[in-house]
Amino acid sequence: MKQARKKVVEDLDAMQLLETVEDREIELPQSDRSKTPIEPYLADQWFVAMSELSQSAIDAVVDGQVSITPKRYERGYLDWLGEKRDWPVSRQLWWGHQIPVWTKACDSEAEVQPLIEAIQSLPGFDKTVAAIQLEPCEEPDADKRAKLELPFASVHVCVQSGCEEFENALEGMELIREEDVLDTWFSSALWPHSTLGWPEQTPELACFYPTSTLITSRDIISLWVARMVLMGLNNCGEVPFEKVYIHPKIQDGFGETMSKSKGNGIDPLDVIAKFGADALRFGMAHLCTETQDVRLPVQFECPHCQHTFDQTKKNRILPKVSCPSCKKEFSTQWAESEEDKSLDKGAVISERFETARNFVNKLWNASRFAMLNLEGYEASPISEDDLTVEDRWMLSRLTTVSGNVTAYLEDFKYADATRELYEFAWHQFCSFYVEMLKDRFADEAKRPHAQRMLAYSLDCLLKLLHPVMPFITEEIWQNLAHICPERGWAKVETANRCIIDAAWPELNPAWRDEAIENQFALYQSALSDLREIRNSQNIGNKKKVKFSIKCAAGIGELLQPLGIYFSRMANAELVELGPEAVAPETSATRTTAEMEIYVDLDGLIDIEAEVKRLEKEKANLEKSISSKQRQLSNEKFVAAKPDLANEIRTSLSQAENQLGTIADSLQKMTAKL
RNA sequence: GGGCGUUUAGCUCAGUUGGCUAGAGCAUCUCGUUUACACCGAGAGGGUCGGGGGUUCGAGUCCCUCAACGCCCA
Repeated sequence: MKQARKKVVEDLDAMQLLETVEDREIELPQSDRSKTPIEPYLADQWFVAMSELSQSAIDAVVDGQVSITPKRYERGYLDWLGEKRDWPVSRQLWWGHQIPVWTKACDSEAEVQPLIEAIQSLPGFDKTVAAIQLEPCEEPDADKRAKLELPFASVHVCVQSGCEEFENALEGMELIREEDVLDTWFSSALWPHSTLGWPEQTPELACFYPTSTLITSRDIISLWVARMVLMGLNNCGEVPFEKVYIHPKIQDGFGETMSKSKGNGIDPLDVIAKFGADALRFGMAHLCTETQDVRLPVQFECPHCQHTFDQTKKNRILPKVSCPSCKKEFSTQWAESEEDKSLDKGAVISERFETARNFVNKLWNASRFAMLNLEGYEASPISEDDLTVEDRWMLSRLTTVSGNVTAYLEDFKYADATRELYEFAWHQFCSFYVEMLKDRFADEAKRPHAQRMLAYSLDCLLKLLHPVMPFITEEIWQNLAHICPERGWAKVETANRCIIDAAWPELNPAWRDEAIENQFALYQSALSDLREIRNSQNIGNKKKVKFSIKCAAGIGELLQPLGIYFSRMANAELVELGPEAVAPETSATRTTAEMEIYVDLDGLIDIEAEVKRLEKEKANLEKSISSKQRQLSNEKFVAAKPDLANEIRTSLSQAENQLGTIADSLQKMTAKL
């Protein structure tokens, strides 16, 4: 081709048609494998007529037989099919389905009809076995045809697969099979039914066709999804799947699509080796939002010292890289020379899977703790009256979370499902419920009840997590079965041997209790204030503190049953609770909408720190108050949204009360400076 | 050129029908190893929500416009 180019220029020059030769930058596509320019080549091609086929696939989506999620991708699908362009299916490759067309050229009109008749009279000929097409030559002038060695016409016979005798007979008549193979997407379009044995009517085809959901990438919606739909309708009379979910595409840290040729890809096996298969799966699900692109910055991991460092556009194409930390060299996927290949290979990983790995580890440890404390477990139902506040809270949370997660998974909202589970498992189940159970385990009388509730809630959590982290949940589940094969609180049931067989949790909506969740939130906010005081006053955890909560009588009653847990969670003793509570002489003060918290700091207090903290809190409250006042002074707002205005009015008066308390404390503190 | 999408904390991302002081993970800083977990616990700091304009009592959210980036199609 290079020589041909020169020759063309020479010929043009010889014919005095060449004006000038100059360098130009052009876009020249190159073959990924051979790294040589891709040259256009004119050749006869087979096309599939698309008018009816396209329409059938359009109708399938418009009628709702096939739904596409997210919905915005429907438009591209419909627009593309709407053009109804015929489909060029010939490919000049060695691999693929060879096009089942046999051809013979006829030099004159007289040869055509006898040939067709001879084919039709072959044994076994039938319209379901073969279709004949006559292709007249485009050149009408016989002399020119002769000069160009073109035939008068060609007779093509397309043969049904499996008719070998007929094929042999055609070849006996000097018909020659087309050497080209079908477009890879033509073959791929057959996948939903051909893998199940089609065209045979197999039991597998009857059972699994059509399937429920196809999950794929947006760049092959027209190439593959549309083709599967129309091919399925044509070959089987039914759509191949009811739902299509288009997932986001992962790009590298520079916003570029990952690809082999760029060298910015990531090998899932490397991720699994470093973080585990569950971390990979959970991490991927966590990335799977409604957007269409997700960035995943990647790092090299030095095989010598395990140091990780960012992959750059420069180093990602090198056959060997030297570690910036230990200075030793390691090989990459590009290593070709024996010398490079003999170096240890550096893995390409992403730190973004660390969160998931840590979470898997957290679940493992929490489960280990649970199993250590389930020794002597005996299954038995628990009366609803015996449930504690924290039990009811956990049941309410489990009900809410399992409902949400179920809905998320059904809507393909994998990121929402994993986020909810992460937050619940880590910051509610582990940080609160399990912590509170520790006190109950220490009390022989409360222990059996606590064990039953723990076994039940862990059971439920594992099932919810199983789709996004299948391996560890299965491992924990089967270990748990040795200790507590029967689980449940309202009703005791024998657990399935494997979690993969276990039924998806369906909790009674009646266990959802907003009042209990609000009650628990009061405890949590008091607790976080206590901890904040500890930190800002620089009081070590080992030092026990006493504190009081001043609040309305009703709030006090709600907090009372949880009061004992301040000791375990913040090493703090609640000495007074209710409207009568008063601030000790030397104390740190925090306020929430519902309560005032006073931590007795006699001999411990850092006045400057407390003043600083109170001033900051005062400023925040003032900002909040003025914003609320601004809203309430807006007559149009109050008229338009009276309910919302009332809410703001309530929170304004709470904020004003808080401000009063803070201002008093600040005055006292400042006096001591 | 047409279409789809993105732009929110140092990084990667959430943010429902417009409404209380815009959230999370990682990173940073402080403190902490009381036996589930340092791949941990407690806390803190950090954001003129890409620029400009508009609608509205009120805009990260709705509309227009400009810019940058990504992908598909031509």
